[in-house]
Amino acid sequence: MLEEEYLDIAFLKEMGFVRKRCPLCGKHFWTLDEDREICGDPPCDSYKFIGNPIFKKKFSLYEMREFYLRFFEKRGHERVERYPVIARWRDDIYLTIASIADFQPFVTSGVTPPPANPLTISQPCIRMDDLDSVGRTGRHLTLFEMMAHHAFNYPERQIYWKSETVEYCTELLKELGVKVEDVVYKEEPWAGGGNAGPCLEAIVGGIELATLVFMNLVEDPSGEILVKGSRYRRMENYIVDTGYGLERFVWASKGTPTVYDAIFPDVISKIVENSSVHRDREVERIIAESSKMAGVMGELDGERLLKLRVDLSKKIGIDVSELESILIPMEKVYALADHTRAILFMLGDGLVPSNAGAGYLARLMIRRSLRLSEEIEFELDLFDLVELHRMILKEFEFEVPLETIHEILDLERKRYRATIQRGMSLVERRIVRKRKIEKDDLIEFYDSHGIPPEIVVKIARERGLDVEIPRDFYAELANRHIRVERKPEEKVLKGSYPKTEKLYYEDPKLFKFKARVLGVEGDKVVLDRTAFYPESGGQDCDVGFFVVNGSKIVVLGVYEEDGVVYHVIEGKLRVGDEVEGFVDAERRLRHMRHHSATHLLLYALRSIYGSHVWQAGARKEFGKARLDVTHYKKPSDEEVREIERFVNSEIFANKPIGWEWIDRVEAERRYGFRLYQGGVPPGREIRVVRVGDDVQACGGTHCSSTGEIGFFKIVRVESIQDGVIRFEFTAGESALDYVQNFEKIVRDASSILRVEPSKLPRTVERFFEEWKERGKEIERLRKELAKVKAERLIECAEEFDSIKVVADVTDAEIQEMVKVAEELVKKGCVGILMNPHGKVVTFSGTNVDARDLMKEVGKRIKGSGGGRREIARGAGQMSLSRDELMNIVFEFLARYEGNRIRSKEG
RNA sequence: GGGCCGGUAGCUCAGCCUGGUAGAGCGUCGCCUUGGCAUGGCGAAGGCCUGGGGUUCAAAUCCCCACCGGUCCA
Repeated sequence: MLEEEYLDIAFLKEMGFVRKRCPLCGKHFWTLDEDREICGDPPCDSYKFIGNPIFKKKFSLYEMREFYLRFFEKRGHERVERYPVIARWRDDIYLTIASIADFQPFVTSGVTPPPANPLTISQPCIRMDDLDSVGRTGRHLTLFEMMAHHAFNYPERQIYWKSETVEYCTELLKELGVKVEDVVYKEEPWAGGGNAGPCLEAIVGGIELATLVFMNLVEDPSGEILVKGSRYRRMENYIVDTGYGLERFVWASKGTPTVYDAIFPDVISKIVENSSVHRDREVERIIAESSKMAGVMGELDGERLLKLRVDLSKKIGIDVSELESILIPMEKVYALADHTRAILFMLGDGLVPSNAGAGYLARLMIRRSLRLSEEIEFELDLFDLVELHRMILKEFEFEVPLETIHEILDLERKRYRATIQRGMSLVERRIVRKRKIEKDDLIEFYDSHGIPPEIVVKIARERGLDVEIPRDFYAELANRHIRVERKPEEKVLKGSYPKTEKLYYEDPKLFKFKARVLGVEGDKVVLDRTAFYPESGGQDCDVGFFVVNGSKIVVLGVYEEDGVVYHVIEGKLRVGDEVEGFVDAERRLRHMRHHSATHLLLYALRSIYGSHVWQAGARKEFGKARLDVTHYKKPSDEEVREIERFVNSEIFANKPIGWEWIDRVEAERRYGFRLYQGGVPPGREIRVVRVGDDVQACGGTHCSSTGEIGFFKIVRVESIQDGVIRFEFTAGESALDYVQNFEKIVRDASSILRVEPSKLPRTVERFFEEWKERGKEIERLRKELAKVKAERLIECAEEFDSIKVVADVTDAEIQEMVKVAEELVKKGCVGILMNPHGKVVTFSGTNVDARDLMKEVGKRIKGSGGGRREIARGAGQMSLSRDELMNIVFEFLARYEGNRIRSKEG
């Protein structure tokens, strides 16, 4: 279906490119070289450029990037600044994985115009998918820059399409000194992120330098075009989505053994110099060979890695284990250099490490790096490398300063150490108890306790246990994390309606309005316009009532779906009815105060702590509100007071609150992505709310000045997960309610104790101590009492075959009876104690089992019980007299005739 | 967002599977040994067994819920 898409590319025809079919992989490709038979793309061909650069000069990262961007600027493209590596404008991915990710979903779907058209950008991207290949293949990086030029074409306005794109690419390569005959364009359908389209890969010297995607399809289960197993249909707009790997370009220009040597040689040297890794010319030669061989392989999973090692050892003529002892340390050096660069971007762009969510990705990178450092005995801190990367990439701007990154890395190192420490003692205990470590143990240690299997094996070997890491360890692990499909949300409204006019946007203090009923679905009503605020942005919905023809209809809740607001009502309305709406003003005003206060709180936190603080969730209710933010440590009590002072001083300053609709491109240019604390709204224009000095894209209702918030009080601060702090707070009358309620609690408590509130803590502490003391005293007395009781009971004991038999009915707790029984056991007695509630204790200081005696009692009182040989407890539904109990014991003992009953009394 | 593990003395943990008396080591305190110290010996204090509900005659122990912590995966 996509096949013919490649046939109408004018540029290829004009230049005389011929379409051939690779006999090895069966794929089609275009070339000017008439003798060429194979496509040139690994695995069909191998790297030609190592030791033999394919460009006419060497480029640094900076030079190459500038060369590229200028090339496209000269050809009518506008340069666009890079986006953060954390994709905060998207809810489907955490990290920016491609330049086109910057423009999904709203630009690619046509809802929002692009920031420029056509544009060029060099976008740092992070891909964690093939983390295991990083360092090993010589070409994989977790962070790389995708240089790109994009053109967004619409039915009414075409910028350019396939032919121009291929022409640009060819020209660029030509300017870099590549002969056109050496360029191969391979056909390879592309799909990703809900879109698809034909694609040409530009291959030179055996390496894929660029991917030219012509995105013109969108995923649709009922579509007719099948790409890589999913169904697609044509889009109205069509997009040129290219990707040129900056690091690969630099590598190709230098021809070094690996891409790492090309892009951060200083970092590699620094690691090698401060670690136990050995590097010389011979090592470099082997790495170059490994890199070439890895070039023809895809990702290096277990099997393929083994094959690579075996093949390489044959070629070089040393055995595999020796080869590995040379290669593996250098691979770790490369990986560490790569990871610390990714860490710089992650933390620099404001990601806070966490045990859940996006932050986990940062922690994962940091922990891997710490582990690598240990393995190669790297003597410096990760931060030293991050700092070095920062110097190399000086042209970049980061939101978060190096000092904060330093602090975060220190904290993370401490946490990691603690985990490993905890883990090691756990492993040691397991070894002591089980004397072996199995696959399940290894998986549990890693999955539940974060201890890598390598460390477990090391400890086990030190203890003389031989443990192997099973080959399928990570596969097994993956099996235990079976993914759950997210089910699509169901639509509530069946009919289709025009978007509701939202009166609260323009006047948040409009509480009375007239409107017409457009639709009624059960208890849900759609109007043409409304002042009722639907539940959104974490703000609870309004309530109130409608008046229609003089009768009142209660509005219980208000919600929104695709721009259509619907009201849940108690009563009946008909389409066409004219209604008058009345919003519960007190409730709304509370929401508004809480909402404006939320903005101020976030502003305070970003001012005090820095730009790594991002909103991670928010909720505004009638009585309280809460804001979750990313931050790496829990604020101290003093810090919380400082935050309260900050917010309240913003309130006392009575700064204006206002909003305007701004073109989104303009808004982003002016304020940056910090606008999108609460998520990214769709549309060409966005509503920008200014609360004092804070600016955010927000659709909520606000006060008209900060003074209206009145008073702000933090109620609770907790860490809901590592790296995310939750602030619960109140504002305005809710804050007053809170303070008054608090005061009442203190007053009530102190009046019970009859002390002043200020004496409360000391008094409570004293009471608690005394209470515990009394408990102990009672315990002592009970013991004493039990002894006395036991003695008294022995005095009136009866004898069976010289064994003392005791029975008693007494109003005592079961614990007390047990204590007495303990004493009687010591004296070699047998018997039963019972209280009027049917609780029973049987005991035996002989070789007779008290539990058997309990069974006899149980039969008589419809009860049951059990315990130890000496003492059993139980209960039944009736109470017996002392004589009856005595009879039970005698009858019971009588059945033992033949077996001698011996007293155990010493 | 989901899975898994854990919460018992000041600290590190055992006990939980298989319900019936709450334990060890370290630390603290006291006494003994010593010229003094390190140490060694004897002894003591120290527990809402995270909270709530359920099952049971009986729950640290079994079940459910909540809270807190850890960890892996997205």
